[in-house]
Amino acid sequence: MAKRSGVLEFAVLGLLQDNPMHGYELRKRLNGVLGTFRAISYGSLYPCLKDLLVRGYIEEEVPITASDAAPALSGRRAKVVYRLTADGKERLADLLDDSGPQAWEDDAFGVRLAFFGSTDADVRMRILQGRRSRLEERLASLRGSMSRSRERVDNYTVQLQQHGLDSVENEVRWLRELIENEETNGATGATNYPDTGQTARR
Amino acid sequence: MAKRSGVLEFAVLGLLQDNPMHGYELRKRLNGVLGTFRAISYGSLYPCLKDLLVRGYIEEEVPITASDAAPALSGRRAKVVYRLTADGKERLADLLDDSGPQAWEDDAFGVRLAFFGSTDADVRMRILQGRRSRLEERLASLRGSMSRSRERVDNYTVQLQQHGLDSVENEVRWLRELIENEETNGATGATNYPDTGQTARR
DNA sequence: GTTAGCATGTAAGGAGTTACATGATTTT
DNA sequence: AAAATCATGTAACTCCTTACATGCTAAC
Repeated sequence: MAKRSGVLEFAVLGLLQDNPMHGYELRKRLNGVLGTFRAISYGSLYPCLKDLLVRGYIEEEVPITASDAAPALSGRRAKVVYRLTADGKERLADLLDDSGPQAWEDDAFGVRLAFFGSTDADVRMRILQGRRSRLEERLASLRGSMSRSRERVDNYTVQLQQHGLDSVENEVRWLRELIENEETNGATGATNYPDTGQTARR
Repeated sequence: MAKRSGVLEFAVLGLLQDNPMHGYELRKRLNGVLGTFRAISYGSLYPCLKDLLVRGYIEEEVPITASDAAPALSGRRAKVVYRLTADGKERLADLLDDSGPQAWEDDAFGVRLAFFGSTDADVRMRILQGRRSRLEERLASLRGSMSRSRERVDNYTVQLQQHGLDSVENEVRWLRELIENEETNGATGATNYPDTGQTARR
């Protein structure tokens, strides 16, 4: 029973922290968090939940919640609500604190950002800056290979490369704004959550 | 011995059409073709080559090419140059003619574009248009989910969604230019290869 | 009363990666 | 003669998807 992946685990723990859910709903929310077009299938989600269960990070909440009488006596199944355990909260906290290089890779970065609301301000900054320099490198290598291959490639390839370059430049601009924003009203955390005054700081 | 994937097979055939190569060099070129940051590993490349070999699409060219004397007599190995067979050329032609839905999915589209130079004008147009409407749908669903979730989400999530939206809008603009370009000087095919009149517009 | 959507799961397989194992050739 | 880089390959494993199997519950 293997490592069950960083990103999915992270996203599941993060979503379950906000509110307990069953798998079906979790899956829908996951799409929002993992970039809207990376729909996770039940074939990955349920095994992941099982794994988190045996590792003790989540627990099943058997819902005998006031209403919902007549539990069918024998062999009840289905509608399992999952909830973080204390260990799970700790685990998530550890993950949220991690600002290492994996945090700014393509795969992970989006998910990390989605949970910035519960991430410390200094960790946020390190991740944003790491991401920016990652993209800066990419830009350099992209420009390099473009000027190196000039005159040797198909016009369509040039277009493709140019569009790739533009996209990365775009993300860098976006990041710069985010970073600037953090610097300006950084310590307050007042940017998160419209109504309540949720200060990050865990 | 399974299907060995669309995209990689396509890219390999496409590159080998231009000029025969051995695996090592193929791999380097692949990175250029598959988006510069999706480096393929030998662990996928060599099995793919083996598969194409048994399917008869490529053949090994044992290089006893004039120079390179003293073949070490027994058990020579290494430096295998691969080359398309007649079947392989046919296969590639079929793949290049395919303008079906898979051609405008995220994964395949980039590679398709990289080989537009050897793709028929009408197929090119269908793919570009298919891609555009694919993105147009995405845009609609993205806008929908954004207005639906207003006020319920983290400010960082809003930023993320906004950036996602911007990126897709950007790609749509880029596509529109490409399509316009095809319409203008479409039939000629003279658009490929730089030194001739680059109509890029950007 | 039947369709649609909610809900949970498993088995098989696809598409790749990492780490290893090996050796030839070129550069310093 | 050591280091770099060219070159080929395999085994094990990761992470995910598809397709299937199952059944509940609400709406029409």
